[in-house]
Amino acid sequence: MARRNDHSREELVEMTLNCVEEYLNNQPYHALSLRKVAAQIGYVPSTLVNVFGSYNILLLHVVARTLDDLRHQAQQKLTGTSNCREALFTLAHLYLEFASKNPYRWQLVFEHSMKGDKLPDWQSDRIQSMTGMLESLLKQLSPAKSEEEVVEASRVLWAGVHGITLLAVDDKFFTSVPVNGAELIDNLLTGYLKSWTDA
Amino acid sequence: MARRNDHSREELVEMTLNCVEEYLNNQPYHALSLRKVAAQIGYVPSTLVNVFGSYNILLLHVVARTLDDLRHQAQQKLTGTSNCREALFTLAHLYLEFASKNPYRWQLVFEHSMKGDKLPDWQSDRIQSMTGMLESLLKQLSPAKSEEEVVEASRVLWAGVHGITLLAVDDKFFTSVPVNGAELIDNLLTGYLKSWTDA
DNA sequence: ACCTGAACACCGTTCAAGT
DNA sequence: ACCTGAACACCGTTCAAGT
Repeated sequence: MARRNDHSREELVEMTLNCVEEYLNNQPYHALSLRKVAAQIGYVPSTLVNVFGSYNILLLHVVARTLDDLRHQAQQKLTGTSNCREALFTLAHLYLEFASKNPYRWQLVFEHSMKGDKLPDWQSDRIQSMTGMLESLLKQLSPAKSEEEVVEASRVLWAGVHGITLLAVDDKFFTSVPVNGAELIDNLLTGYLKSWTDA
Repeated sequence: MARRNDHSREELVEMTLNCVEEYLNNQPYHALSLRKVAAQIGYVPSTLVNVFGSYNILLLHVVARTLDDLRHQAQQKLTGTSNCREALFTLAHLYLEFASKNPYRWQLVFEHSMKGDKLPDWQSDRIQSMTGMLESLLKQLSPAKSEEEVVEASRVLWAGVHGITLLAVDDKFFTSVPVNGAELIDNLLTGYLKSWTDA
């Protein structure tokens, strides 16, 4: 059993989060437990509670890193793109692709719940920065629209892409033939954006 | 402790499902457990395992009843509606309303997972019958479209409405101002259907 | 002061022992 | 034959006892 001086607090955090992320590459988070993580990194459960506050907060940090990862990929993909419409499609497809490649980390993001406790600011800020990206693209696409219209459209699109992603990744369409999520996304964006830019 | 002759198997099933549904009126399903349900109806956990097969299958029956409930409400609302477009709006709003009124039963429907086991036929049939309703309405709205186009559009719309519902009910938009889900649904349907009927 | 082993109050499932 | 009490192998959290 590792002792206090073996690793600094920062090292412990890093080891833990890496361990969970690695685990989530192969197993859903339902199958994970605080005790398993602790055992994996050679510590005792109470150590992790001591470091993170609770198992739930530990998971919230994993969620945060996942969102950082996605945002980072989004920013990389968008640099150099000047066509707004194209950027929206790219973004939506990245969303689906990211979720498909990391299904278990993704499920954690949206099934994790604060169970009544308030979401920490450092987490809501992360989400704001992502929806902001979407709003700014829509605004550029139709500069005449009001702020309110932009916000509403961005929510509709996000929810739509999110819904397609969720149902495709979790296979909740319950269809016999597998669903082509990318095609559905193109269909949604094409259809919705047509009336967005026309009006 | 109740004994075998106190209730028939059918009565046990009924008592159990009613008990869970009542519980889900006030508490999320994460807070529920097989042991609590058993205690509530005056039986021992192993009795319920014996009756249902497992806790997970017990929950699947609750999911089934929730879907039946929703379909029943949908059929009631749609009788007498001859306008397809209106029917689609009605259906979408019912979806949101149902989820808002029964958030915990709703969460159970979409967070419940078979964990690798195949979904029983009696469950996939239930879902087919609901998506079928949507497809038939879209078909009537644009009879010239191919079967494939109808299926695709119905999936896009379902995913969109589902996404809005999920994010609104779970409050996952993470906005300071509360989201008006009904408005977003109108926005989505209006925008998407415009290009669906125009083309 | 800081960390953690052991205890606590749970959980779903199993299956031998009872009727 | 059918049902279930008791046991099993877990779970997250607490906190007194140790360093």
